[in-house]
Amino acid sequence: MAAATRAIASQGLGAPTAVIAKEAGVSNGSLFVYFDTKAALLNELYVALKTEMATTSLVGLPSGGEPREQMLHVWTQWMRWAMASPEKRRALAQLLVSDDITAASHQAVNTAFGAMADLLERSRANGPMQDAPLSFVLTLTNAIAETTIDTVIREPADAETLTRVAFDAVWRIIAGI
Amino acid sequence: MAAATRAIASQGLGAPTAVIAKEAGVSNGSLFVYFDTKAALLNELYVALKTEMATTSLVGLPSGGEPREQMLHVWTQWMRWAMASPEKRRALAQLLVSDDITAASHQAVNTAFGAMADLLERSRANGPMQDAPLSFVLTLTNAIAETTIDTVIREPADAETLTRVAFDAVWRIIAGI
Amino acid sequence: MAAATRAIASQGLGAPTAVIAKEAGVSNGSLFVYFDTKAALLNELYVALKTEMATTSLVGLPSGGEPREQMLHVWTQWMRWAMASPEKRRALAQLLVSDDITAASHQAVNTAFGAMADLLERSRANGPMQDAPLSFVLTLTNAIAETTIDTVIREPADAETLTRVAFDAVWRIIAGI
Amino acid sequence: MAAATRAIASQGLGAPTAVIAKEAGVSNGSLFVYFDTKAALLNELYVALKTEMATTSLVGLPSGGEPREQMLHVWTQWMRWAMASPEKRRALAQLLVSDDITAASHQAVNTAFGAMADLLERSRANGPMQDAPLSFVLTLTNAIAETTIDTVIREPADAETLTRVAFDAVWRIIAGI
DNA sequence: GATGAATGAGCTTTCATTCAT
DNA sequence: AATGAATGAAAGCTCATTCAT
Repeated sequence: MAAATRAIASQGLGAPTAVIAKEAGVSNGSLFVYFDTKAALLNELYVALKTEMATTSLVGLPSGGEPREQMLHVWTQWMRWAMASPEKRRALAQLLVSDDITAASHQAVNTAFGAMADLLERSRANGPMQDAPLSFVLTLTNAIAETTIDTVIREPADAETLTRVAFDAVWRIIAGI
Repeated sequence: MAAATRAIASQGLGAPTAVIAKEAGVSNGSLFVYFDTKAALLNELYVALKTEMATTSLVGLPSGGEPREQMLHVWTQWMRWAMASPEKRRALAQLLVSDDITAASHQAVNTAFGAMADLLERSRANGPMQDAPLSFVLTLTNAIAETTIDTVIREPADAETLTRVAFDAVWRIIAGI
Repeated sequence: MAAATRAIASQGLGAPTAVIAKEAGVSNGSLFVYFDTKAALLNELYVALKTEMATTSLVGLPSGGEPREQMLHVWTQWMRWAMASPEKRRALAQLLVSDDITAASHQAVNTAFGAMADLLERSRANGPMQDAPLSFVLTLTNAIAETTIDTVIREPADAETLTRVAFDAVWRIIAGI
Repeated sequence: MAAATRAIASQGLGAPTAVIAKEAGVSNGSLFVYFDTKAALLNELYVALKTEMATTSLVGLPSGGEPREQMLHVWTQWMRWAMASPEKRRALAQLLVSDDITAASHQAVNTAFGAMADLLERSRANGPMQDAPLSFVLTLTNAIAETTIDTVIREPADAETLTRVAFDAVWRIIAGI
């Protein structure tokens, strides 16, 4: 998994399985003992990274707090995770656009984002997005996060400010204030 | 160009040049009479599609109007173009993440988006994003547009509503109201 | 012919016919109006260059002189031609090893070398090579000339000396003195 | 290596890698497991053949003998090797003029020819070629050998005689007698 | 289970040659 | 006669996957 992350981060989705295997310190053939196909590996990696991202972002969520406070907490940890794991982030960016990622994998990820969806649901109550499909709101939030992360990675100097500005934007979208 | 759009939309960036050529009704070799490499073809297609998108969105811009009114005009046409050209839109989504797209191509596209950047600059004046890098605001707007388009393509029934909701969100982000 | 010489000298036998045509300032297709195939062009060029070389070397041959004197005359002009026409020489070196050169072309060249063969015949009379096939003696002389030319082109400083040393060697081979 | 020799001898340097692989009884792709590129294969073959030729020619060299005796020994074995391995000889003739052969390969070959160069150096002492560059003498000897081999292969009947006549010629060139 | 050599389908690119204009 | 766009066969090389050991 870690080897695949590194290989894909540096070489893209076209990274040969041979490279991934060598990076992992195992033989060429061993890779296929654990993954039936390259696509299977990619799917597993996708789910693992996305899940890790969601889990990390949701850890320590103040259970009784206000939605905004909770959302800020999640957002901050989300950004922190991305900043701390540029390779995972880069690999994820590639995986996001791969044709090999199956609907099942997307579904699995959605599950991991369940808690975040709940939070979004609570956050948008009475807001301007209350009637939109929740999946749309989730995707939108995600897109803004990705964009912010990309920008922040490119110019880490303004990380703090930009992260805050972006959060305000998200909140304005969802809650309308 | 059209053939490449179709081929890439249906088979992804990995679409063989032979398929593109056949789709265009010319021979394998003829393709390389007009494009030195496959990468050159992809770049040209990228610039063409992006430019078409920008141009179409900006056409008939009410020159003297309010920023919000102008922005809405652009947004509407942007969505309409995307809805009307699902294949171009799908091809573009693939090209956006291709490693083959050169900095020069991105630059060429930026030029085509100049008018839109201007509009954004005026729109955000005195708003909450007035101090963020303009490129960030542009990228953000773009990301929201892409997300909206993706959703709308998947569920065309709610197109009208969703398009409007999304625009309001964008405006809230930029202008803060 | 001149264009082909330049193209082959710089790009080798693999020089595309398109390059030769452009070098000649004519269109792609025009080349095939005058030469049925690329091989035909190569053959014609081979014969032309070899013939020019032989003719130039034999020009002004002192008719009544001693064989050695005549041979030296030929040798000197041969070297001079090669030094003065490095591109022709380089093209010729390539053509010499081409599979495309037909037996007919080799025959045609042999004819052009008739006078030189005569001279060699007279030169070797009573010498140690009097019983060897004349064609062998001719080929041998040629090989030594080519080697000398190649060396001289690589280090033009010692041209005079080397040319003389090589001639003495040739004469020693043929006449035995 | 043997397969490449056969393929190149019969089809020239343009012999497809697919043909070489099939000749070797392995698959297309396997060839590239052992040779990074076709050029790498050619280089390796060139060095192998040249080295074999040098080694074979130098084997059993009478250590204490006269230069002429030693030279004759080498010459005889050289010719014998060439006669016995017409395919290797033919492949070598092609490789000699290939642009793909690197300077490193030529260097490697030169090393293998070191003993022969030594022998030539001793042979030409006090002779008419004592002041010429040794490399020129070596190249010249080589050229005469190649020419002789070519002729002998074409007319094997006179092999013995021609080989002897050619050796005398070489010796006359080098030692002057 | 682990290995890594072997595989061969598949891809991009080149170029001699043709032929309608 | 001259043109040059069109052609398509052919070539080198890559890589996911298999399988005997």
